Amino acid sequence: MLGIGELSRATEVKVPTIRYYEEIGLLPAPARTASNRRRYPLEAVQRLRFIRHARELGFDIPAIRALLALEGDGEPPCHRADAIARAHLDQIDQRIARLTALRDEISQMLADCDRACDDHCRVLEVLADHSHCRHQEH
Amino acid sequence: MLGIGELSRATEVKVPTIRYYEEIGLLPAPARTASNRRRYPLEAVQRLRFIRHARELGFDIPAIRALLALEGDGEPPCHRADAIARAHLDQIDQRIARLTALRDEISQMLADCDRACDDHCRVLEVLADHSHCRHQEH
DNA sequence: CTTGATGCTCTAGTCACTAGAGATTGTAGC
DNA sequence: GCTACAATCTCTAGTGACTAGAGCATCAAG
Repeated sequence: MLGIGELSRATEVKVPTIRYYEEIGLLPAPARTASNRRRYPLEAVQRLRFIRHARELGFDIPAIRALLALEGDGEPPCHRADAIARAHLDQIDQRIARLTALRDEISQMLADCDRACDDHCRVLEVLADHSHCRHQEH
Repeated sequence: MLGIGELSRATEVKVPTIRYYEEIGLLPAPARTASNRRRYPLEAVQRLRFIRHARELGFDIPAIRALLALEGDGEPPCHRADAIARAHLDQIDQRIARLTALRDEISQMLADCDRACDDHCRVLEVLADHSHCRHQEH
């Protein structure tokens, strides 16, 4: 059995975050000692590591809830876990594409600025007028 | 002069967002009509477009505040604007690198899952154990 | 037996909005 | 002038995923 601080060190999840996960029902409320302190079984380490790792991978909490629900429901969970992860992958690809477009635009803006700096500031100008740039849609 | 709705349509910034920008001092409080409605001068369109575009590029509000402060302070603003944009570019590069690493990991996880699905679910396993994966650090 | 670390609950703050209530005002058609 | 109804006003509260802090109780070590 572990105290919340030990669990925190074992999983690298901060103590208030553990309590927060309990509050939103992501982590089951553990037993308490006579003095009202949380005592976690060893399995809590696994579950919390799972949550932490999924969060690091950018899964949001509803998605993690769905993944956790797949464990121990009898059916082979692979297909549904796969679908959740695949949807997440699509989102990440979109975010990378968007960020790459922004990167190019800002980098272009800075290059323009180097050439035009003496005259007038390109950075402010480009930011002021959307039509100066190559990126489309939010 | 424009009403808030017209300003909203001209800039594609939603009405409550315009009021929010006023509240946090990003957009100066405009004159009011006798019946207390906001009347914006035409310059507000420029300023709000600037803000919107910078937000789309991922600048946060303190950064935008800094950029706006550069306008009209007499000094050639290029160098400071350049520094702000350049720092921002670094951040974007880091975000792209992180997302790309996550993408690769999830994609690898899914590929493993395809091969091992009949035995046991790789997706859940990889998520449960950080050591299964290639990505390092948060 | 005291000290300092750890734990508890509770409230409020973060960021950049978004949503909604409930009231008033402006505009168009009749 | 009357009636809809769209636009606007202020105000409060909610979002996601925590984080920070107050103020108290309890535990382990010296």
